[in-house]
Amino acid sequence: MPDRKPRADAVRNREAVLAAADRLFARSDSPEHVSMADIAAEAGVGKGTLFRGFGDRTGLIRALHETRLEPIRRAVADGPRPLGPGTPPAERAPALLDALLCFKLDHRHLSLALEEAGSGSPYGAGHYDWWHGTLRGVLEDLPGFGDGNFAAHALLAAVRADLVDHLVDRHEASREQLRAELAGFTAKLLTGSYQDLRTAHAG
Amino acid sequence: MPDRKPRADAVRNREAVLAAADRLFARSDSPEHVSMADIAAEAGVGKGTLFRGFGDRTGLIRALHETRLEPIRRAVADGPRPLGPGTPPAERAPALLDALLCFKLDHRHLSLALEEAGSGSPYGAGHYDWWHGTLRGVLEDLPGFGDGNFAAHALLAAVRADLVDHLVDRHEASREQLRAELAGFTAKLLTGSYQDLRTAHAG
DNA sequence: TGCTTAAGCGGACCGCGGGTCCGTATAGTC
DNA sequence: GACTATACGGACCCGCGGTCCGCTTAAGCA
Repeated sequence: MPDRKPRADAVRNREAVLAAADRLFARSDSPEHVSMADIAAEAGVGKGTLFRGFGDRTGLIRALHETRLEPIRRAVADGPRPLGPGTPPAERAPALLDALLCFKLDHRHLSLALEEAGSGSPYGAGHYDWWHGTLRGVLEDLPGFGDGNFAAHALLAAVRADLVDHLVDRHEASREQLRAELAGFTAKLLTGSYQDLRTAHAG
Repeated sequence: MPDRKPRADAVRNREAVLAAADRLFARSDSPEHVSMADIAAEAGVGKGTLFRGFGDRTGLIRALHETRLEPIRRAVADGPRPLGPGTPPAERAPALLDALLCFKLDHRHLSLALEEAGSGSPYGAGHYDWWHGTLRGVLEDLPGFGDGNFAAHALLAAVRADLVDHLVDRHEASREQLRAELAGFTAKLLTGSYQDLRTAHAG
């Protein structure tokens, strides 16, 4: 056990910083207008505290994202239907995408911040590989679907934060419309190659 | 005619700057490592010239992108099969996506630069609306496909520069593999809802 | 409760990059 | 050759991410 337990004020400050960042991102029109100095000021701490606690801007955003995403991650990893592992794949794939879309809708600015933080792209932000691996596995459990690698990438791309943000901001779609359209798109894709097999498989 | 013709040296410098930027982006590992000062130096002009001629960094990248994309745009607007308007939609939609993918493969760093320049996202970069409108129209010409708005967004998201870059850089896919996978994905999507109608329509 | 000490704090400071400004140079015109 | 609008270019400014180090304080001990 190389890590000793941290001091109480450090823990308090860490929470304060995460809360402050969440508030500022939610309030701002664009995450790039939220500077590290802003977050420090909002949290009532010095800039040094931010960088000591999180390494750099990306680290802070990742940490914040992680805490918010955790519930969904657990629900997918060992939760009940329709997200959990016991769900038949034809039902689980759309459910995963819907959950992810809802998350991005509920945390638009945070997701936006995360995707533009990871050195210019969301790939390699850690959670991406997890989502991709999970979705890919589910797709490939669909009999007759074949290789799900690219399809998983493409489906995840369809719910990227900036696209979602664009559609919502331009009033091209409301929350429910978006969910319906994503579901429709997914269905169109999945009913292509294994349609007959699916009805026998899904409950 | 409010615009008077520009001075000869201005035209020369404009070309020099575009050429220099193209070279530097192609050479660099990441477009964000190419500074405006770098481009000015490579072109043999002062920084002021860059900003006078293109407004800001985004303007420069957009201008460069525009010139490179022009041939494809023309081919789609009034070229021969399979990109041109005379093509049946079931053939044209995959062709459009393939052309766009190839463009992003051939101009990876430029496309990457463009997508991260447009205030954090490719939406509103001008060309996006054109691609989306075109693709959407083609999809909706497919009998029985229904609303193509979201599907067009999703398909375009599947060929976003950073995703393409990610897949190529990680050696997850070669150029031809990627093209094949995109074609497969598109086919899977299109053969979902209008399969029987298509065979009667396509040549 | 007072002492010790190391973990933690915070804001002055740095380097870099986008964008501006203005004195200077020159293409175009008569 | 003279005159002017146009363009040039690099010194300069500013804001931001990230660092550094002298000061503060929580935690353990007697």
